[in-house]
Amino acid sequence: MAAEVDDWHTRLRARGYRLTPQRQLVLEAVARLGHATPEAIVHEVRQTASGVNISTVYRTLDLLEELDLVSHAHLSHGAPTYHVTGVDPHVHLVCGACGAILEISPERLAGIVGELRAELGFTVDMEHLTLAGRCAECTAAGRR
Amino acid sequence: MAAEVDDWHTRLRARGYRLTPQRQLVLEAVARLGHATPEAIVHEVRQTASGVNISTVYRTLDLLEELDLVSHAHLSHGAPTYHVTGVDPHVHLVCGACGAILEISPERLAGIVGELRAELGFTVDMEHLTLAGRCAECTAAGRR
DNA sequence: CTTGATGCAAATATTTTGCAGACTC
DNA sequence: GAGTCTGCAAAATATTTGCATCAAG
Repeated sequence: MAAEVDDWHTRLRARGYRLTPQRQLVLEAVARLGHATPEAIVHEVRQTASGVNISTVYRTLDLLEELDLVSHAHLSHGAPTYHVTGVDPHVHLVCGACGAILEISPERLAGIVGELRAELGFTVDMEHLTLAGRCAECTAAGRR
Repeated sequence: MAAEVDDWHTRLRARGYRLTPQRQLVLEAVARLGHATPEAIVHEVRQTASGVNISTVYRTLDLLEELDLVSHAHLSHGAPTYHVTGVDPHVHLVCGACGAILEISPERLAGIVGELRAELGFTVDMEHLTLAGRCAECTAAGRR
């Protein structure tokens, strides 16, 4: 863990960026929350540092994403949710009728993902992937 | 085609909804444009009927989606794009670096989609599906 | 004529930006 | 000290809603 921390501090500086309390807090909040919207993240961060502004959170999430430390996915129609890249990777199945969220292993998509890379050179971003649809219950109930 | 038209007019009325010029124009605009944002749709509709309001377009798209006449997908971070359901079905591959959009046949995902239905009862909405990632060129160039 | 639909304006929700002062290195 | 970051306020973007009026059936 210490090595990883050093690593991102180093990469940050290597690009001319600075290490600030806000950046550390945002990354920690994302790690702690698992999946969270910018709104939820700023709320979590404010538990520790009440003055942090939402615009700083947006700017920081962009930065952390650029450094590949966090990724985002669109689980609902509203705000995106951010998560730490590479930790417990999974693909989301979101039910558009009841909002239920299931998770599956990215490996289940390895076949098609590999084909697309081999044939088209296209690399699918698994961290970003969300499959919308209907869960078993809502399918059975005929919900739309 | 005539039969299809009758069909949606009938289904509309069966639910207590009314057939209005705006609703017909929006559906025609979506069909004509292929993929379009609400903004682009209202622009297209106004070529014929200049007074149509954007809020009517939003309300109409929701309605047409409820009737399964149109679907939407999120190709970029901004506004969603609407298309006519079932016409030339395809899945989008969107490059997050350069914005390129490729299309593949939904059948290429038939395997995993079938598994998810069989095992979890989850029905993937192929019309909504977008695979984000990096196109061949951007992957080669190491773009993020 | 009854009730749903539309246009308009205002309210929401989300994200971005300009800028002066604060802080990292 | 130089130059990056942050907080704040305002702007920009995307979507929704209340309501008076209009129009489909």
